[in-house]
Amino acid sequence: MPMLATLTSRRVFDDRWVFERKLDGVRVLAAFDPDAGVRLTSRTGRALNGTYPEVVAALEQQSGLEFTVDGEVVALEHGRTSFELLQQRLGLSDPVAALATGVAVTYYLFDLLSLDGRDTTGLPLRDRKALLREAIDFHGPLRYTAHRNRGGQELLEEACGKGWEGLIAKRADSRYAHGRSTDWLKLKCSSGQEFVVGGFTEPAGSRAGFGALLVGHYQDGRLRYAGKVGTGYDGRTLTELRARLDALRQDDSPFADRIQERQARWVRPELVAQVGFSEWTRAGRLRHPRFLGLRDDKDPSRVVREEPVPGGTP
DNA sequence: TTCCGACAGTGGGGTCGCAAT
DNA sequence: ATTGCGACCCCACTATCGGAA
Repeated sequence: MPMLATLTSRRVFDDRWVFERKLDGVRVLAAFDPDAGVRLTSRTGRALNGTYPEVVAALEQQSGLEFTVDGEVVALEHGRTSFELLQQRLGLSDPVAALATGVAVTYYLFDLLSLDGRDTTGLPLRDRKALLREAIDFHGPLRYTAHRNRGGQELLEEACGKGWEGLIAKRADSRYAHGRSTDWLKLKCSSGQEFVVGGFTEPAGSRAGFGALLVGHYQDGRLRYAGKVGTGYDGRTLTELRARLDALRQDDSPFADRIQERQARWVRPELVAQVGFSEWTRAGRLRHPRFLGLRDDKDPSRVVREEPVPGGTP
């Protein structure tokens, strides 16, 4: 289990923290043993050698010393990490099929867990990074993850302006801990806008009120579907909003797009919700959507897709 | 007493693989 | 051939509970 960062809204840091680019890919631990060779594993412990054969090959060409490293496998597109592009390789376990996708991957290394048979997880982060930089010959798909020693609000704004996903702040003197830790903090760039509520889904299990809102925006006079928003509500909001939705029920979908959703309930498109999300997908859906509140001050017919400033806001 | 961390439970987009239709 | 579903990846968020502060 790798060390995991905790999401935070904190933006003020002193010089005991270092900052790395937040990479939008998949977490991969890599172990090399002169006898057993390279072993790539996912966050949940699954074997990934067949998925990223070029990474295995590059790690096999190292000095011959035992090592365990931690990093993120990403697919780069115009200098930005693209999770959607990487997804074409995620489920593949056959190395031939993986390479045949044509999706090139890069393995950004940012930590060292062992070297030459010695456990390095008890060393401070700066020391581990220094050892990592010397131990690995960074070539081909292998890259060292740069970090900066100062940061906070300004650095995050800079990162978001470049279209990055955000930053990871790490305690410079912390040791490597397996699992979730507050010594590593996730600072995300995010965006949000208003959407028209055109329907909802029924709740499941112990859920009250409804499952998710079906939301959209207008384009050329038609209501285009943008996806479901199923989190961000407290119990009271779920029940109160359900009552308002029931009062707006209608038989037909208000959306211009066909929606693959059995059991969808439709409403007159009169409610406007503020929704936070990380980005638009290629299919025009919201990634990582969450409900932020209703906007009673907004005319639903004026809700359109906003093409925001590059990178959004921190 | 209050706060924090960990966990369970609900919800999202997207892809692959396989079974059912 | 198409559809549905679960398993993985990436996640956000709320509610709850027990222990730390």
